[in-house]
Amino acid sequence: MEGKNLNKGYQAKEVENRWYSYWEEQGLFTASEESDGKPFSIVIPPPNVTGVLHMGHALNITLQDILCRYRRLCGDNVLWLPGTDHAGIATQNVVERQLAADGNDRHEMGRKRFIEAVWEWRRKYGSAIIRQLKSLGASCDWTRERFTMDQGLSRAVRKVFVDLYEQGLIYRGNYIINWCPRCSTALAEIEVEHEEHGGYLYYIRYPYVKGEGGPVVATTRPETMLGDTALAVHPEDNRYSDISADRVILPLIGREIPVIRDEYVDMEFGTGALKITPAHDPNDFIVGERHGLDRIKVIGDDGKMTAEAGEFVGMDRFECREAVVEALKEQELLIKIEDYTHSVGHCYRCSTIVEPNLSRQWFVKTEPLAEKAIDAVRQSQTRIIPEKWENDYYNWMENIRDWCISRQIWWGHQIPAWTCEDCGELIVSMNDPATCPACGSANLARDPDVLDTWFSSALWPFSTMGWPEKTKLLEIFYPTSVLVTGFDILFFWVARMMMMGLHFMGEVPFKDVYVHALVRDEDGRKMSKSSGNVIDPMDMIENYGTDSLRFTLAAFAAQGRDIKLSEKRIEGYRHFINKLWNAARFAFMHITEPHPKFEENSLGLADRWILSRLRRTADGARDALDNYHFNDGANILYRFVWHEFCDWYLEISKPALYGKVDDTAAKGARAALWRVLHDTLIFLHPFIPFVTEEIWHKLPGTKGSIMTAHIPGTDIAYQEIHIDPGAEAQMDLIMGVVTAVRNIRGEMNIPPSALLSVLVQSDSQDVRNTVDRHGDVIAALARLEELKTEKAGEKPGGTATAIVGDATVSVYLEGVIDFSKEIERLEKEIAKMDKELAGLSKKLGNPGFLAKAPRSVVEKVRSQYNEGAEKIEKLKTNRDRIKSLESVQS
RNA sequence: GGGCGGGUAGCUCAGUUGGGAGAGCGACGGCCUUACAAGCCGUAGGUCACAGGUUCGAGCCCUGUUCCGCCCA
Repeated sequence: MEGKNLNKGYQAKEVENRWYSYWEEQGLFTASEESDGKPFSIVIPPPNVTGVLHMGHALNITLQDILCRYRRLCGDNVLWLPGTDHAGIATQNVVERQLAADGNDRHEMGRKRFIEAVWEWRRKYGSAIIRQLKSLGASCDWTRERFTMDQGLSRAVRKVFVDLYEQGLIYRGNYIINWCPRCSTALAEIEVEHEEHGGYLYYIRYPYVKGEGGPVVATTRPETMLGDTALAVHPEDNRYSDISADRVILPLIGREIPVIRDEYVDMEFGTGALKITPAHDPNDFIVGERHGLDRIKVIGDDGKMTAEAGEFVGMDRFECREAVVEALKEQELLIKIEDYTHSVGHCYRCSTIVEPNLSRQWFVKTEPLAEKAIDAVRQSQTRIIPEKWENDYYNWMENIRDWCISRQIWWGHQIPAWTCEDCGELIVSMNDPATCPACGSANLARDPDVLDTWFSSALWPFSTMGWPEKTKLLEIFYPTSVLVTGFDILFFWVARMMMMGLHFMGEVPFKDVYVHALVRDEDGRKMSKSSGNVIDPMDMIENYGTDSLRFTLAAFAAQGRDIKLSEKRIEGYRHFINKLWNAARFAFMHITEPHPKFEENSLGLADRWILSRLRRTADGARDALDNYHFNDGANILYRFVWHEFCDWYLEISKPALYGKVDDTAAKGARAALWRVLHDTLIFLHPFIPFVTEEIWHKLPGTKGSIMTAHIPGTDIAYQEIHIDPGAEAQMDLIMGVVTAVRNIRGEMNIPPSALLSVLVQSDSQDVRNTVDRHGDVIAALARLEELKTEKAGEKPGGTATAIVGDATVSVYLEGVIDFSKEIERLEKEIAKMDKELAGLSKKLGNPGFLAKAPRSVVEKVRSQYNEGAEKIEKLKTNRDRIKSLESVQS
């Protein structure tokens, strides 16, 4: 008996170390290009190559792994395609910092050597996160691992760029973009995080060129005034309708600028007059374009003031703000300063305040792409789950702005564009051009910029499968079945994959998008290094085991709600793993032959009951997993294993298993035990792969990995297991009697060691038969020395009583009964029933209810009332009897 | 300012077309009963945020109020 070798407590670490490499060696994660199984595919949201695994990844990976393992057990041909992205800005920052520590600077090294250094860094550290994914148990197809900077993917990126350019969907131009002075690169709109800042609103007077005074404008960023090229008021603002002069003098600079009238101006805000800085504000840029205004750039890409800023040249932008305010004060042009809270943009990579800046960049014209992406969701070619995210998706897509894709860094896909230094021709090409097609010059300069990392990530679902080649992989697995991701990258990534997938593949990239929650700390705060509240998944794996962590995450992964995680919860679910382990340990003491055959007539009541419950659990678990209700699936299984299988079934079947009944009973119990454990392991495997694999290998009659098993419901054996309402009803009675006795024992302070005598009275022959036939079970569980049944009639004295269905359960407490305690107990029960009955009787006394409610509901309430009334009658009779006994005794 | 989500037991949360308020953890009481003390048995605890409305009937649908969180501008 192998079971004897199982440790008393489950040792997660020791077990987990063994199985992952076994699975990999057996090739169980590898998708097949020949299989006729139903394809099921997921592409992993590629973690940042500089990243370390955090709880968000752990959740994301766990959910994907649950789906993939579940689908494999269903017989599907599963491809879970893993990889990492090159994280342009983040990686460059990391490597630059490291070089700086050694006293090196990328500008001194030059581009080529720097890129080599990044590759070197990736070789050294880039696989850290992959190792962590593996320790989570992720069943990815590592033979197909991809990296966004790989040759194949780079080719896809280049082709997409060239195609979009030729189709007029990529253009280059001078616009206001968000500039991060620290990363010294442009950012897309979405890469800017807005935060409320306490600042000031400065009121500045712009004197008229002719005459006294001048309009006052309010601004939060006085330093940008140096680049003002107009002052704007609303055309209908009569405060300014009588302005005779149409020109004002820009203070500090002395430039004459026009007063323009534009409906963009908000009359309610400040003084109703607005300074216009086309080179440093996106809205001003548009106004400026409308009025043909100059664009004067006063803040440089390094965050310092340019020569256009006059005396302020070379100053840092924030220093300059102070200096401008001082200078205005001196000239008495600063009217007042008010406290003002406004939102300020920060770089999502380094948190530096971004600068809206005029700059020449490459853009994707998103509108035509977005239209198709919107339609695809509207027509349910892609479902977003939970559905509420669809609104956010539409909202973002409908208000999408052109996507700035060029970045002024070195690490990434360099833009395949060249400018002829002789004739100025712009060349965009799949192959590096040698000469200018316009003038034949060989004097070509390649655009130094690289593409936004998200540009390559947007192609991930098809570039990873070999596009632009027509591969078998694409044919089988595209569109992917589902994308599992957090909502934080819904726009960054999901929306863009939708656009690119539809445009280049003509098909959506995924049929479902499952958007999961954010993992927060136990107080609901975002986990962050700075607040010191991160729970490191690797620590949790070390301390509690991977299965515990996974099960915890799954059990809390309710749709649409964030997960508040604490170490205590993980510790709690470790108990479940241990419980399962010990149940298996027990089972192995009794299961000695492989796959005991079912013989319907050898099955006892408890066997039929647990199989019936198994069937319900199986149906529930399948339904939950089919619909991304991970928490339901986990909880259904948890409850079944612990509270039905362990708490009741194992206890009930002990006499049979220990051979205290007869051979038939033992045989039936062994068959049921084997089947329940076998099926439960399969259902639990997607959630807790390690412990289930370990137990599986010890379970007689199994071959190979549990990963190759078939989930019950897809094979014939499942038909053996059916819902048995009769068995469930009988077990309800038996469990009711046991619970009633235990309750009395507890409330009356009778030690568990004391054996009791019980009388069950009922007018129902069925009830008496059931109790008689399973008296040994009841006696064992309730610790009885005697159990009798009889027709309802005179109640014996000196007993404590409880009502179970239509039966009265009397526990003999001759001599030891505490009358007042028993009366108190019954009164409590009566009060509880009274409350319940009151509600029911109110319903039945309502003519509207009787007339309008469905008949089935009325019938249900009526029978509930009758049962309740009967029960309360019995309780009262018993109470009165005890009362009279009490008075006799005293 | 616009949009979305949430407020259910001490804590964390389920509650899927409106029909007798649930779980886990914690608390309390009792148990070393031969798989498991990482365990077993039992008990207590809720005006379902507040105010209206629809309905025979509302935790669930509608309106308003309030508090918290998120996204967008």
